[in-house]
Amino acid sequence: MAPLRPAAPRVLRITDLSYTYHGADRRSSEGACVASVRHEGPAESAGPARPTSRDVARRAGVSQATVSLVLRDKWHGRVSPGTADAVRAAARDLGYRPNLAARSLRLGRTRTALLVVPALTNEYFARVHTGAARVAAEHDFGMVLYPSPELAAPAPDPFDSARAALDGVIASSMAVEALAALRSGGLPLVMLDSDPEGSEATVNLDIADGMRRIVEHLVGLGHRRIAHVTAAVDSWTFHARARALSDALSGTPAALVHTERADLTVTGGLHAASRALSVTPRATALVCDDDVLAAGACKAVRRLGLRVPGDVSVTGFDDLSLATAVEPELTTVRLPAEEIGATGMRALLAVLEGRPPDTGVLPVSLVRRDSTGPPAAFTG
Amino acid sequence: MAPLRPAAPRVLRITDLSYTYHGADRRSSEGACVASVRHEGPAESAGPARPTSRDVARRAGVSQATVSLVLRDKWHGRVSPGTADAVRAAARDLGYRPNLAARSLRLGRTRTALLVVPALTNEYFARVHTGAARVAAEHDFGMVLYPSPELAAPAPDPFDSARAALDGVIASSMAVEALAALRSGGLPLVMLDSDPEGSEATVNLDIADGMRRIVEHLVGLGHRRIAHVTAAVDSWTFHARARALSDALSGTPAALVHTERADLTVTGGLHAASRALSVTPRATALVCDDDVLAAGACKAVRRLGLRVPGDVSVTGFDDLSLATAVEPELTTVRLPAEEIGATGMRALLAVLEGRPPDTGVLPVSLVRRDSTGPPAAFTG
DNA sequence: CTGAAAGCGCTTACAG
DNA sequence: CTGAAAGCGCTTACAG
Repeated sequence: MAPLRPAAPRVLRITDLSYTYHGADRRSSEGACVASVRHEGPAESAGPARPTSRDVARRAGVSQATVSLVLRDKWHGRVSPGTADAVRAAARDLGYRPNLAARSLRLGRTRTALLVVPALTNEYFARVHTGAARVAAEHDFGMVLYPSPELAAPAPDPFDSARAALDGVIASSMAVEALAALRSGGLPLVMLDSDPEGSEATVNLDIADGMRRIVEHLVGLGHRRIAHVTAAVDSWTFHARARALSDALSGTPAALVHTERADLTVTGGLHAASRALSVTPRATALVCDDDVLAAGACKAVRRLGLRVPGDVSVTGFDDLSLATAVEPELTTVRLPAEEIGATGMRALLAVLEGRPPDTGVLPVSLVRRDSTGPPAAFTG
Repeated sequence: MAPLRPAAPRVLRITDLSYTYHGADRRSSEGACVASVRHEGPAESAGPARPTSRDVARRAGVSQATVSLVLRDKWHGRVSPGTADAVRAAARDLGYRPNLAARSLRLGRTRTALLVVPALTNEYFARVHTGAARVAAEHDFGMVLYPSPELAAPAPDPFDSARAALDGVIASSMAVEALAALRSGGLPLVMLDSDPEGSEATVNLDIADGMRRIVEHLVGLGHRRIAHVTAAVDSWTFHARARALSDALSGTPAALVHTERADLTVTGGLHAASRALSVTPRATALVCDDDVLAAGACKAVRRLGLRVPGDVSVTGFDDLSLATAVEPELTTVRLPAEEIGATGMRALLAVLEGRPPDTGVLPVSLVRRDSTGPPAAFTG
């Protein structure tokens, strides 16, 4: 690890640190010391303790219950408008924020959902998060993210790690072995892009249709020998891609001539594609499980002195921004990532309200770009 | 929005839904109904209520306080080993998990930190998260992520959105206007890659040194006319990059001949680089604020019928996986993303414990690849 | 229209 | 070695 160049340490203001301390031995300080200081004068605003609804009540001259009623907007017909205004003014003056731990404890729910994704390094999951968080916000829900460090790692425990109190969980594209840990949480669970047999509520992408469209496209261009670069990741979505590809090829004049597993990185794609292209007779098209693998595959083609798509066509999956960052731009399957996140959050809300979740399969589309073309020998 | 193809809705098991209900009117059900059922027999295991420490105590035949002592591992010398074993067995049998909201309320802290990042779409932040979460886990801290939806959006309120109770906040590369919202939370705050004047505790990257190395490299290759493709993002790190570039160029034979602002996307980089290259006399090297911009810049060069690096050299910043996904692979500055995350979390832990945080500046390094070379006309 | 009280589930001094 | 009790800050029936 590189050495740290020290900079002059900064002194923290006591107000910044105070939050830390007031919990440690709150019992003594709160009851005996701080509370009394607070009553004695200006220490109130400079004091270390975070204001509670009691403080707001005291300042507004009302009971603590009235503060709660007003701030939760349940005061109409129960508290006079003048009193309500006084409470809001006091809360504003003190910078009051309700203690969410206390609220959660009282209510038994938190209006917070956890999104579990295999890794943050993929733009796809960032988009899933965006869609889910948008719907969550529309329903006054918070959204917390747990990146399960490694798909291959021993089953993680998101309920220990993301310590937030949670109402429910959305998990996307998890490894098979991670599912048990998720289920053990006992929370309502919605799975995205996962085995529909394995879970109560699932929102999926039409992976099979995506592969079918790729095959149609390649076969239509004249390709007859196709190799598959699969992601060496043990999750349903990649198993589904492999199955869908071989299903889609049956009944066409084209054949799957080789399959090669790859680490889900550019380098992984490069190595796997190199191996796949060393098989003779050589495939004229490489179907890759992911845009990242496709980017690596394109590099492999060039390192062999061949061209994309002149000698070898390459297809991706996902339509990440990477697909248009490389040249040639990738022909790929666009996954509606934001939409699956949004639909997943809606399904979770339904489960939480006791309604049947609107699970289903979201359509995908083929994006034709420049990494595919007719095979060199093809005269059709 | 594309239509949803409906799938057969699945019926959820009651045990999955139960968690939802037990909070809504827990008072009546818990006190009157469920608790009594629980005592009457097998309803205990099938019952909807999540077990509490009281349930564990009842099963183990001890007081509720003893359960807490044992499970928090504070029982040595206070509880007999046999009793401790009985408590652990009972907890296991019931699948007991402590209610974190209650624990947080009681302790006044949560051992949870919030990481605020401008966007999830960037691999850099994923790596920062990885580093921070690793250190957090080593100290039995949880880590929760809040992607501030848009750098340019009205100041977000992470404390409303990430509803978890939090002990502190780490914020990376935030827009200037987002800082006020962060500070208003009143929580201990560590800033990463941010203005050291603007915050109490800051961990930074040696951005200036990175730019200096790029300039040395380019000037050494013979470049004399350099253009800068800046990210149109109002955050300290990009202001720092601009300042560092012009500082580094002064005193060299090279000049900054043009600056062009770009949206932080491949397309943004492409457009900005096109504009920059239309200025005459043309720059022989494009210094880009980010690898994503550099990828776009390379495309722009080729669209003008020029080659990288033969006619125009291009440099990036960050060393994302994108840097080696494109061809030619990018010469760029590698930022120790995981390390800044880890150092930031260590600084936050220090603040929380009242120690002076180990803030500082982390070194960066230049990675020479294939997107830079001597300028065409150079005969040095 | 307003207040006093109960209780969510936990942790920890304190008393035995 | 073990238990009874207080209290974290909040929400919501309930009584006036």
